[in-house]
Amino acid sequence: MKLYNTLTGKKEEFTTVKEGIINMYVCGPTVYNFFHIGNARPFMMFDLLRRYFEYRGYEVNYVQNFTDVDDKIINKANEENVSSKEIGEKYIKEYFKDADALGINRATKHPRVTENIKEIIDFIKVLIDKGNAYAVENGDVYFYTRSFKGYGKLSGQNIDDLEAGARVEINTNKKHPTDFALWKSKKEGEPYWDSPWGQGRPGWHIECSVMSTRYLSETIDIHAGGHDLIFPHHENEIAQSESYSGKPFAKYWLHNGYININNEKMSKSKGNFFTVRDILQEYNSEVIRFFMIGAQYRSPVNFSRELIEAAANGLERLYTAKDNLEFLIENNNNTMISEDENAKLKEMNRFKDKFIEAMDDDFNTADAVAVIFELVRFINVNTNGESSDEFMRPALDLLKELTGVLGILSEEKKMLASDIEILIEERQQARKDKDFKKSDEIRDSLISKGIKLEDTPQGVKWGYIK
RNA sequence: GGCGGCAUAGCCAAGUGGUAAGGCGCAGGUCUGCAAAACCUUUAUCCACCGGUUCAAAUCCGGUUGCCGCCUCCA
Repeated sequence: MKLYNTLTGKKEEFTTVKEGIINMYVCGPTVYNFFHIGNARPFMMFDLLRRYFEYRGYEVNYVQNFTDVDDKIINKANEENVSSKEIGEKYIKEYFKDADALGINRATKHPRVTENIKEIIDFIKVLIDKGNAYAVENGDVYFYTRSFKGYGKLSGQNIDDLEAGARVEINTNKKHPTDFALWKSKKEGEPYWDSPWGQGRPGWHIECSVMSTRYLSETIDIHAGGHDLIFPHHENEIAQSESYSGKPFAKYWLHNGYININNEKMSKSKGNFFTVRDILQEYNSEVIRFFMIGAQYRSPVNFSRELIEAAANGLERLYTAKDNLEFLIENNNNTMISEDENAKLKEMNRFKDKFIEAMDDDFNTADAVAVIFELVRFINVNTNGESSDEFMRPALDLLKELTGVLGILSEEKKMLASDIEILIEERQQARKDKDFKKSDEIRDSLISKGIKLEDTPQGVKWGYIK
């Protein structure tokens, strides 16, 4: 398997630190609001990558944190006149509600900053002892970026250029403009904890270094997150962690592209965002998933109603193929597999090979989806009322297997209500009697109830209108 | 100013040296009582532009243009 590694700027052959085990850390949300579709991309795509690893037989330890101490949370808490703790608790619950609805699996561990204060303080102590960090008079502690000679290796930034281009006002407490806070001294109206440097709270970057080390290991296999986290967040994590342990922090750095609105980054600060909560009011979660996997995770994608509609139509084609095949199997009475079918069955294996080849190439879900469409055409062309059970069942299994890896086509048909079954029978009688006016009326009335009918050589097939 | 990314049909999107996958949409056809679904056919002589390397380039090199992102909280 090959993965594009931001650290080297190349697609690299993927190898794990420990045989068969993958330690993977994904930067999670700051919990002060509902998350938007752009935030959802890394959560969904990296969860999918995890599932694919599992499909390929790896054991995956997957950690995704919650940042529950932060300026934005504090502001929100002050606005609403509640504690930051309450805000954090609330939006962690809301996160799970949306993530569950999107079919994103729970991580192995979802640690919170507030559960790691002691560990953070201990980590900072080590950095100070090693000369990589320093405390200043007011109780702030900064990381000394000059002390880490690899600083800039992830983002390709040069520390001197950064200094020259620094847009922030020079903080006179800091030795160097790129130095960043590990610990922030207490301010009025903010949550705080006791520390050797006085009361205060952790800075943003330190949490991921600490939790990654605590819940996974000093050198992890994969660290992932949005493209915008490369600098400074991930650069700073590397500086902290590698100074701390003297070992490489993460072997592979994966960054997803943005979801844009009219080619511009969707972001909370710009206000051009759609929350997952709102989109789910209108579209099925698998439609959103299908939209996401339609592009390779690193490429930027636009989000719009037209594109979601197109995704919904494409997904519909896959569901129809599955429904049709299940219908044929249910109404099948041919158990003898033919010679031709035997040959076709062998031919069918190539779809699985192609699927894996696509996914192994830097997790190319767009190509993998194309393979599924090819499989669907193959199934549509090669199955009919004469097909045997022994041919159709493996075909259905393969379709379910591949779509299952991507988390789509998981919805099963429900049973029909008996009054509707009666209507369908009445319509069949009307058709026999050539009373097409009546049969069309019944069909129309069912459509208004969200049920569509198809007349096939094997009898009437029904389905829900998306 | 520093660093980085992108540009493929009406739309979305694969494709990193061998002559343009797949999907949505559109049109025509087969099937059907009519539909629906499915299938068949059609939809890029060409991959932003210019130049170069090569027997051969969307793919490599140089340049130009346009768009986007990071350098400040941000997936």
